[in-house]
Amino acid sequence: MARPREFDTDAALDGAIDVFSEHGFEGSSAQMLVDAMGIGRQSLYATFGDKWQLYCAAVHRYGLDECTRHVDALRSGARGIDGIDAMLRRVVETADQPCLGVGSTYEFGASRPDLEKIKTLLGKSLRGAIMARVQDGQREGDIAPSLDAEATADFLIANIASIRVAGRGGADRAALASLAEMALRALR
Amino acid sequence: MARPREFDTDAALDGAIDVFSEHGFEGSSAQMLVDAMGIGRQSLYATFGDKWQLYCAAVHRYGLDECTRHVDALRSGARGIDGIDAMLRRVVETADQPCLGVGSTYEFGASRPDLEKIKTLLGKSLRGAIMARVQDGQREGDIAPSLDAEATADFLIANIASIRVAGRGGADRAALASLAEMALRALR
DNA sequence: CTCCATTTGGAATGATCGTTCCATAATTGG
DNA sequence: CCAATTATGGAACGATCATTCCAAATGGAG
Repeated sequence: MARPREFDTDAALDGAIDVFSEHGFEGSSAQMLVDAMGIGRQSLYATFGDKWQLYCAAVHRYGLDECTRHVDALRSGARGIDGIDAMLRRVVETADQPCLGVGSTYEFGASRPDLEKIKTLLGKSLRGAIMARVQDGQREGDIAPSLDAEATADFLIANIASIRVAGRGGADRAALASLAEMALRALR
Repeated sequence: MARPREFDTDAALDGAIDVFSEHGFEGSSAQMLVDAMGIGRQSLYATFGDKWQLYCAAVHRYGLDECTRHVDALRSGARGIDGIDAMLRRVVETADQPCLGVGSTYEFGASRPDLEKIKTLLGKSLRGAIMARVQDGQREGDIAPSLDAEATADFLIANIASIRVAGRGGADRAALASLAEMALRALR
């Protein structure tokens, strides 16, 4: 076997995630993508197929990473409510970066089966992790026992999206922190 | 004066709003626009200038209309909390239609001065109307007096966006209604 | 050093983009 | 009926799109 240095597929995907997050699928050209990915055009098509498959790969990987970070934050707190608070705080701190999840959801709605498959898969996993912490919080007396854990998890996921939309619109960190605080209020 | 039947500018804008809402700016072609607007290509450029100006006009008019509907709903309830509830209920009922406000925010962030001008203008007006009802609710004992009215208004606006993102992602009406109910919970 | 798998980017392709030109159709006041 | 005005849509333009072809460069294995 002999070949030149193989490019880093993961690093390339990171570049694609940046471009797609900032400009959406339709707003990202192949040239913008190869520039940000640091690979040649030929490698892009050989490795990922076409622009749409690259987009799906980027959404998939972004979703996996983001899900991991949410879950890590959730588990970082001793009490359930602390984990949830940590998760929201991290979202506030990173809300200046556009979210490919929200972006792809709003650009394509529920019209692309490729994306739906990715999102239902990751959505289930994140919702489950949040639900577990909500139930912890209920057991620990920090969250109202009358709340339905699944509905509460969905509310928190929706408020993560809302913080990111607000951040994308230019809201400053104090305003975003206030949104997170108000969302937490609904759990008590 | 002699001319063929002049086309309905407002109806044409409605068509443009539909297309831009569903496909975004980059995803909407001039052909899709003239088809949905029911006018000729030449009329589009003569009346609106170019695609970007048409987009701004669509965002502006959509924002004005949407703001009016929010405020009407806000005023429809006797108590402040009833108005806020009515506003959220209307959002839930219409969340199957994509929102051009959220769409333009997420497609362009805060990078387009044209859009920023429209959004700060309409945002201020809507926030003011919501704040007034929040203060009503506080006076009437339905909303916690400790809450900052402006932060509460921002929270409600953010949750309107979150309901629409969830709706765009395919959530059913019951799930959306649950999001609205949880948002209201944060006010008590 | 040689070979060969692999990456690369310029050039080409055909499609579509936004936009403009222009000839035609339509409508109404005179 | 005529004239004036406006809307229309096909054709054309140059730019850019996604994608493919291909020749040149790369660098480790033998």
